[in-house]
Amino acid sequence: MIHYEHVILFILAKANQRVHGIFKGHLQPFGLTPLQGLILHALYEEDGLIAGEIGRRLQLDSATLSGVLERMTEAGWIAKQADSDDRRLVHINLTVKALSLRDEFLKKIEAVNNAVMASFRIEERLLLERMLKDLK
Amino acid sequence: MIHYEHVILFILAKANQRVHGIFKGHLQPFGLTPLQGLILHALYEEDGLIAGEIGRRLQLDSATLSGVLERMTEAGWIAKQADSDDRRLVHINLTVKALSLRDEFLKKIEAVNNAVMASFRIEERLLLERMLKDLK
DNA sequence: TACAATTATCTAGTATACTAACAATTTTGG
DNA sequence: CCAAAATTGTTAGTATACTAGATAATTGTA
Repeated sequence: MIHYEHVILFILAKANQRVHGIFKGHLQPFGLTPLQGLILHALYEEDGLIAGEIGRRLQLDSATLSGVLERMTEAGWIAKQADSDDRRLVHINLTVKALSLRDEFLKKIEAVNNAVMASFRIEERLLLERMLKDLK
Repeated sequence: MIHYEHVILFILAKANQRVHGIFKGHLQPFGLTPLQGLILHALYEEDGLIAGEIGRRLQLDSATLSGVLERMTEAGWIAKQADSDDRRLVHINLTVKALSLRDEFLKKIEAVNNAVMASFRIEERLLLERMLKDLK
């Protein structure tokens, strides 16, 4: 019979736990949680996204997103603005605070990512990425 | 600058989300959550473990473990028993219900694991396991 | 136009996971 | 021997993540 240490559920959950914890530690000085960091990252790539579009790109449940966006608004990273044509839509805009920390944030993310992936060469990193996407 | 799609935090979290969801679906008929399944799995390998030892083996926080063990007790999978020598210790014993479902459970876990890993050969599975353990 | 179907977002409730603080017990060191 | 330290486990509070369902706005159709 298979041992729990070799069940992908376990292996993956623990790897995720570790990596999440590492990013958590490095994002704490910004006052950001890892998920908030990812949302910020997506908005740095394209400001003013609709809430639902952020959810699609980051594969986030709408229920999860609501709470995170609310906390990021309170923390002064983003501001919500209703769309003038379709008032169901909520645009998420970066604040001046967020824009001023853009370079520092992106540099930090890249550094942490490199640290976590330090033991792998470029080809191995791509292989890992491909394998993780093939899990389903 | 790095894109969020290539940040290991994102890739790993989404792979974990998918695999967690798959196991969740297949364990639902048992009335088990994925984490409860892992704890049960560990107890099938060694019954009567101390709560703290389960936490060490599964790398679980004691706070997380307390709640899960309480729910598993309520659901009739386990029973707690204080150690007679050291009353701080709590032994976790499997119930008759748990023992009677052992084979069915383990067979299901192995099948789901194989399904999730279906696109990989044995060497690739070992490689993925090694890479995930090297993330730190 | 009226009304049903669709879409976008949010709320409520449950389950991990963490930090911090606490209670109970046992061990240790003077 | 006994006070301080260490260990085990629990509780409280916060942040994802899911399901289910509610709400509000828009679109499609008869």
